[in-house]
Amino acid sequence: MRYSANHKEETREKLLQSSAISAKKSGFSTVGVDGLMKAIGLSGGAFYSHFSSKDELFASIVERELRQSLERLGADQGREKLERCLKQYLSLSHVEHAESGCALPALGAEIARSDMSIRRQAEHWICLLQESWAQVLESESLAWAILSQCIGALVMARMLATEELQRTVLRSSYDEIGRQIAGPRI
Amino acid sequence: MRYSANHKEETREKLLQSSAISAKKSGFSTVGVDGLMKAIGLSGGAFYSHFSSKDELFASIVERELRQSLERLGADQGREKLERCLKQYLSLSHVEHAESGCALPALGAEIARSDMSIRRQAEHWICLLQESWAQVLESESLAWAILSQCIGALVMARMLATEELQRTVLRSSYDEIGRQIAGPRI
DNA sequence: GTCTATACTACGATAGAC
DNA sequence: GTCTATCGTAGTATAGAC
Repeated sequence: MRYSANHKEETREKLLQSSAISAKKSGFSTVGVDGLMKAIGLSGGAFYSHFSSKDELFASIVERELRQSLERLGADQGREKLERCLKQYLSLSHVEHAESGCALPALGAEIARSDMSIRRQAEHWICLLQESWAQVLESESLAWAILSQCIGALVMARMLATEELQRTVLRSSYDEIGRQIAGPRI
Repeated sequence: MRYSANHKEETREKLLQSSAISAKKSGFSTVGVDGLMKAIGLSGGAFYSHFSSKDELFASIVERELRQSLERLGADQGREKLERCLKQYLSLSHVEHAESGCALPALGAEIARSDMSIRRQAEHWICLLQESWAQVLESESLAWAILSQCIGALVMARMLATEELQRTVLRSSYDEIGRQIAGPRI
């Protein structure tokens, strides 16, 4: 072969990373194969040496993103880590930079509309994340509720037009989650 | 004119309703003008007698949907109404029928990527909704947090592959919101 | 593995007949 | 207001040269 042994792997990885950014920023369905390849300096035709279809790329993006989310947000290291994660997740910077943020608020609706195999992948990683939080919070229910609230707060904040209101939404969720964690459990 | 006085208005209304269903089900960007018009029995070319562009249609859909959401979810009638809304919102039926459900979980990411004028529209109606809930809950912060959690729970549940897990997510948010409402406020 | 070229379909939008 | 026809572009995917 005219290319080094791991050249393909490197190109594939670059494509995955670049495409994930484009998808989270502009939506996966709105960016074309040609644009995705041009973004890493290649032509559209070369795409199919790495993925058999655009949908297969999406499946790989989802898997890669959610595995990264688990690494970043997994709260195994205890309650301090969890609170740091919450602060970072519910930050204005996260609202404004969807391209480098969590895939769940940015691609949630598109994942929901995907076929079963992608949703199974998503479920796998989401469950690991929930279990990790449930261990720290000592509540399955609270872990699901807080995860949902974090996603919702970002979707909500990103819809709003004014930065002050975005801050209010983020702060509200952060404060109320704080009360839920601190408050007495039944 | 060859058509009755309110024929245009009726057609426009039919188009808005049908397009909102398509958008919530499949995403607005993935459905074409031709498909939207065929869905109400008209040809693609007739679209531009009602809207000057596809984006203008999206703006009208967002306004219409969020006005309806305020009508349905506005909690002015007191705490009982709010609890009924929560039960209905956080139901499996709502998860499974995005096309007839709330636009915020289904179109949130696309609204977030829209231009400022659409986000201002969204902000307007979302604020009215939040104010309505804040009045009943007697807390601005809790109103924002619960609204966010409802949206997030639906995005989350719709990503999951198994119905049982979807139920768990919905039930968790419902239960935790119940505790937040019942619990002592600082 | 990547390139150019291309087939085929779909898109948003416009023009002119009725 | 709606139709058919069409323009120009962009989409996914494939074929063959290098």
